[in-house]
Amino acid sequence: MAQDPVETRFQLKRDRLLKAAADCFNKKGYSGTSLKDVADILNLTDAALYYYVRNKEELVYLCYVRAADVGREAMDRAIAECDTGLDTVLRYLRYHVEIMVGERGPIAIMSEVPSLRPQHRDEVLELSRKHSSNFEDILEQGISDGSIAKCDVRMTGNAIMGALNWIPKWFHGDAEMARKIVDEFPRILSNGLRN
Amino acid sequence: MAQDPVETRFQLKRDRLLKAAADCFNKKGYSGTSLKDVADILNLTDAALYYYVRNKEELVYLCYVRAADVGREAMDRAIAECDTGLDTVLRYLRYHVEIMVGERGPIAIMSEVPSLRPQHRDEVLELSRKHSSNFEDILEQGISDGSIAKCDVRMTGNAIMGALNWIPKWFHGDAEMARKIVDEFPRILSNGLRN
DNA sequence: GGCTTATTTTAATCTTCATTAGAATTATTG
DNA sequence: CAATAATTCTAATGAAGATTAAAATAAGCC
Repeated sequence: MAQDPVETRFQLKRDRLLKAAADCFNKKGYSGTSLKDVADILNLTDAALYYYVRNKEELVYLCYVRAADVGREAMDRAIAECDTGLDTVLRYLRYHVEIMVGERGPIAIMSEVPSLRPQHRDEVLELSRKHSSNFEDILEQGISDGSIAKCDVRMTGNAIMGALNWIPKWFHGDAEMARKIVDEFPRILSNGLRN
Repeated sequence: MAQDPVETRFQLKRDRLLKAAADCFNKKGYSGTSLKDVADILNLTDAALYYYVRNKEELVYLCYVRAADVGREAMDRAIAECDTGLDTVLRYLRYHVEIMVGERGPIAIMSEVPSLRPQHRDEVLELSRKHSSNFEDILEQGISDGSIAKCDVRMTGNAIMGALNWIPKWFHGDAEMARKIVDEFPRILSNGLRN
């Protein structure tokens, strides 16, 4: 039977590595996870990981780039499919949450950006800044088109992103809970608490 | 002039140590901050910190206990002063945010709970679990008294706590911004985005 | 001023992992 | 099957930084 070309097999394995690492970082904290912990999940020795990444710093960096990709992808899809600002926000949230709690997850919480090497740190920060900025643009658009109530888009963006970014802290792969998150998060943030 | 008793002077200095540590952890990440970094802020050597804490693990632990205290205090005050569930939630949020961005801050983000020693970890997790549970009770109460719309209190609690816990990630001591957070956060979470 | 306690420093030491080099194994391809 | 490339392992090495012990300084007290 035909095998995958070497190139993609490498990519696939590396992606599994990144997911294993993200899972460890989220569950055990950064300082609490050694390369051996990550390697154990993949049934490899710690040394074998160096075939896929240059060093631990790069492993973290790649986890964060992956996290940023996921966010961007969710946002792009939402923008392409929706008209009003509110709809876009809600669908973006839904997509982003779906990815985080689904097959593509877990996504690493960006807790250790400051300890990346300067070049990687700047790159990740730039991705993150751009994402926030895009999100604020959507909020602005919603205010313009009347779908979203007047608000400080900076603060609102920070609040919503915080709620989103915190999910991996308390969600650990329960399908029932995953459904609830996807259902409730957009609703809560759209309607607020008030009756 | 009369000096403070030794006991309290020690407490005060240790509290300054905890704040310095929290600041470092939030800004540089856990793995990115050495004891020397913390000591530098206090104009001490790293070794001197061992006069105040048994080791780095205990330093982190105490930061987290302090964070839990702050949350509990804000909640207790809110409960004592408010009638409806909604009012209690909003005032709690306000108090908690005020403390985080004010003199008592910064408060350490709980990113490294899993790497605490089992006893400390369990204790911190228990505090955190209890706080969440209390918050959910307030939400339930709000639903009962009609001030809060029906919702999944678990998810809603997680969402709001996430937004709150994430604040130290992006707020770094700007007074103008501090005011905005205190003003906007309760409003956003109370009314939602919808116009 | 001397005595005692509190605080901080200096100068090692010790540990934990990340990292590397090179050998061994497994897969792929002609 | 032979040859080459792709993966993984074993066994050191190394470095950062936490920790310790003992000495030095500073503060409070009789």
